[in-house]
Amino acid sequence: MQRRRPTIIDVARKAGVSKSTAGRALSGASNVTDEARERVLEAARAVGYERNDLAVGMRSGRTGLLGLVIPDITNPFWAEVARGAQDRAAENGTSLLVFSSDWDHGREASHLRALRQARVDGAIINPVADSFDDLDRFGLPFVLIGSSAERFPANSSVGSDIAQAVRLGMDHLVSKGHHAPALILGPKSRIARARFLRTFHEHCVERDIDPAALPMEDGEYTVEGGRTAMMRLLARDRVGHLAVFAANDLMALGAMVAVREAGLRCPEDVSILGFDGIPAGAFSWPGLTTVAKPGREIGVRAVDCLFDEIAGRPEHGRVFMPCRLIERGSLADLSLNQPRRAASSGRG
Amino acid sequence: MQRRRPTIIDVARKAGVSKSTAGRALSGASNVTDEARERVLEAARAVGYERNDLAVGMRSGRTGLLGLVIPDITNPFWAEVARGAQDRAAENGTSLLVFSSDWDHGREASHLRALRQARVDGAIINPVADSFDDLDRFGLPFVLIGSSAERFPANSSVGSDIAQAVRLGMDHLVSKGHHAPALILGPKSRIARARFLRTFHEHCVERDIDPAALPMEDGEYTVEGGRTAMMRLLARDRVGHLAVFAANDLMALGAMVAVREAGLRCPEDVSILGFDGIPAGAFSWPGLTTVAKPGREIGVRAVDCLFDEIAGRPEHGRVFMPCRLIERGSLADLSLNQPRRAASSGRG
DNA sequence: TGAATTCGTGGGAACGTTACCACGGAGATT
DNA sequence: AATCTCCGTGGTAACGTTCCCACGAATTCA
Repeated sequence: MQRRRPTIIDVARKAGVSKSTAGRALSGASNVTDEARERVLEAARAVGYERNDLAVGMRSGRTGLLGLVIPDITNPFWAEVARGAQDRAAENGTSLLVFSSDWDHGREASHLRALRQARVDGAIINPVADSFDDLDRFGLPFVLIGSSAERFPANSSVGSDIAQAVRLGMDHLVSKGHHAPALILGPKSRIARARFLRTFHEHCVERDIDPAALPMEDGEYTVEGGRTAMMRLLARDRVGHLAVFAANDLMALGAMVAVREAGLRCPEDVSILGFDGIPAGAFSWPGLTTVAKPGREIGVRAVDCLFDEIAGRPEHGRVFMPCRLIERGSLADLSLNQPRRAASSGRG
Repeated sequence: MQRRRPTIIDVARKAGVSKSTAGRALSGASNVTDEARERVLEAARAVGYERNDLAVGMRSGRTGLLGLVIPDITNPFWAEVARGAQDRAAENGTSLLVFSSDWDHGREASHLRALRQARVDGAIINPVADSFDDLDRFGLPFVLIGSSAERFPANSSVGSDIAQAVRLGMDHLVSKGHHAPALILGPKSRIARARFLRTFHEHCVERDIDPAALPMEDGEYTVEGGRTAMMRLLARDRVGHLAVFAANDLMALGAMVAVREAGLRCPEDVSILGFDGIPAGAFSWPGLTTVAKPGREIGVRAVDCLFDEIAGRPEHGRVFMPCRLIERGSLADLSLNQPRRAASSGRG
């Protein structure tokens, strides 16, 4: 039923040339007569030839496959990254093997092994914290995404420009009259948290704000994590309007839920600033004002870097993509009022 | 620098057996002495052997690769499907090549070609409408996801049970006192729309509702599509509370935005029921009541079906996964009041 | 005009694995 | 005791492509 698929030999026979010439013509090499090339291409079309990537990979060592190992494709930010990477890969005739590690060491290790066995040309990886020994032994070209790049100075990495992002967020908070925002951060173990916090402190110092005096709560990078963190924040003593800078949009949305559950209103009583730029932030009420990471662009650039890495070209080093502020309405504008309590500023 | 990767021959030499025996031991064949197998496995561990999937695929015809072609990995529903598929694939030692077609014929065709060239064992596909000729010529085992299955009676397909989903939605609407809901549907060209509408009509007939009398608007399956459709609905003449059944959560969220922009309230003035179950629906205000498709399970089952299809086992035919209702608060409960106008029922 | 160079072409090897066949020895059957 | 069967093993071919080398013809150079 399923007839044997035509090979390059079938094409060569039909075109009346050797398989070497056929191969050269099909791979676009230069040293072939125009006439011969034309005949080969015509023959290939006639028999319905399609190159066997396995055989190519076998012989040439290039499979045209790239690996992508991210925490969870279900997270909108990572989906954007995957999308950007996939599009760029497709432009260059390569395909993407996608894996979700779920922040699990074992799973990540087994994904990396699968990538090696598939003989991918390289991989884009957001590693699970502390599992760097697996990466040390990876043995293939790779590009990192995210904050763990510091651990691999010899490798390219692409991430968002956290410093610029925090500046953007702080500037916006200050311009709206919020001079002492509280923080909702991720788990202590994560490198991203340390990075965010460090940059935040620097910006505080620049603005003569004492970071030690600011309220701060931890939580998982989830809606529930943000919700409980916000509950703890609300339970603290405070006066007047509360502004919160969350390290992640999901946490920000969870915080918004907590505000509502506490019988308070956002942004009238509590202002919330997120970080990521996930689409869901546009549908919350009020819309979530957030610092958006360019997920798709990160994916695109990561693939570019990976190609360079594979080709052995001078490494890009660390690439930081600029973030942008999306203003939607979860921040009250206190700059017009006395610094006592916000009125109904509503949608920004 | 990069030493040659050890092959099965290196393992065989180290273990003092032929490569045939080594191959049998490593692939878990039965006809090998326990002692020989032990020696081979030990040798493999010692030299750090990792099977070359390319060579395996070359010789055996099995690559351990599956393709997944969906409209857009960025859409949360499809991300769930991809996640389920990827997890199940990994359980069986296979990897997933992921492609987004963006509802574009050309892109889909080129993705299908890439899958053939990669010699994937099979593919899971949600085809772009009307591009069935590409699928006819695909030439590899595949399983369909979604509504276009009717066009391929010979192939397995996995989808959500639209009939059950619409029943669920209608039952809920009726139980809350909404006996004549308006509809927001997708573009006319889509098969999914026809399917939804047909089932909806059947349920109307069962309940002595005249479907022709119900307001109905079209739009793209996006937030903006839902928003404009809702604006058109609101512009129509109507009396009392308006209930809307949207064919897609993004449209439902867009409709919610339109309601707010019109100065009306949800659910007090307008009730909205969605369809998909995307996470963003949990963060809107009010939370979106919706009929949730089991995206992840669909992905899992699709992989199972695909394995059967590849193995040539009796086909599953069409698999319909049950949906479930998620009640969040975008529907007013009119059943307690007179059927005139809703009071403030708030969160259901 | 003879030698050197270039160019297009073809043949063979190689990539790493599994499928297939043949062989020898041990145990079972007649 | 002779034959048959089964099992473990090893050697070889094959999968489809690209790489390498060699060959002849055409072209260029001295």
